[in-house]
Amino acid sequence: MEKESADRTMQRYWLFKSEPDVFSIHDLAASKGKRTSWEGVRNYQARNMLRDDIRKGDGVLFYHSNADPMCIAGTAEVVKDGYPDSFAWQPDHKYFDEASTESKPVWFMVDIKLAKVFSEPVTRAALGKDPVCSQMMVMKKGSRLSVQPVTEAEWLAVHRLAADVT
DNA sequence: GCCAACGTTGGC
DNA sequence: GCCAACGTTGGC
Repeated sequence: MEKESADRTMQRYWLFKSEPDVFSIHDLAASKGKRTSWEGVRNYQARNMLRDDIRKGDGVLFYHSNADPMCIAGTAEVVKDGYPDSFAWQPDHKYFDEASTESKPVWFMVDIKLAKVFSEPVTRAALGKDPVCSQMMVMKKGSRLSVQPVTEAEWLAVHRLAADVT
């Protein structure tokens, strides 16, 4: 199928944003099987990544936005490729969207599983001081995408920072 | 709480 | 198809 073909990008790392007041990495850790579906993304650019690019086995940086402090709190692994976001079909759900149907889904989600909770989160301030991490998409002013690509260099640099503070 | 950046909506 | 108005995001 197309999912295994050469048109799959080489992208293997991502950053997912979540407001910890809504769903934090600790909520993920407390979830059944430490897994969750990543529903509710309602932006077409992010949707395209969820549907087309993000694949089982990919790494995810779990970012806490609108938090004190803002940080990368840990990592997760994608455990299920993109599939239709069924929350969009539930009329009483906040993620309901009448434009999306089971036969013609508009929105997609993936499943992730907790990989690691950093013993010390990598704060936004720390990211800003690192020459590699300071260039991440999440650091750009006005970067509102809730799902973002991360380079391997950025992935490694974040892990180096996480190790530095232990 | 403020406000800049951004995406979406809707009148024309 | 343009673009102003509006709502949301999210850092500060």
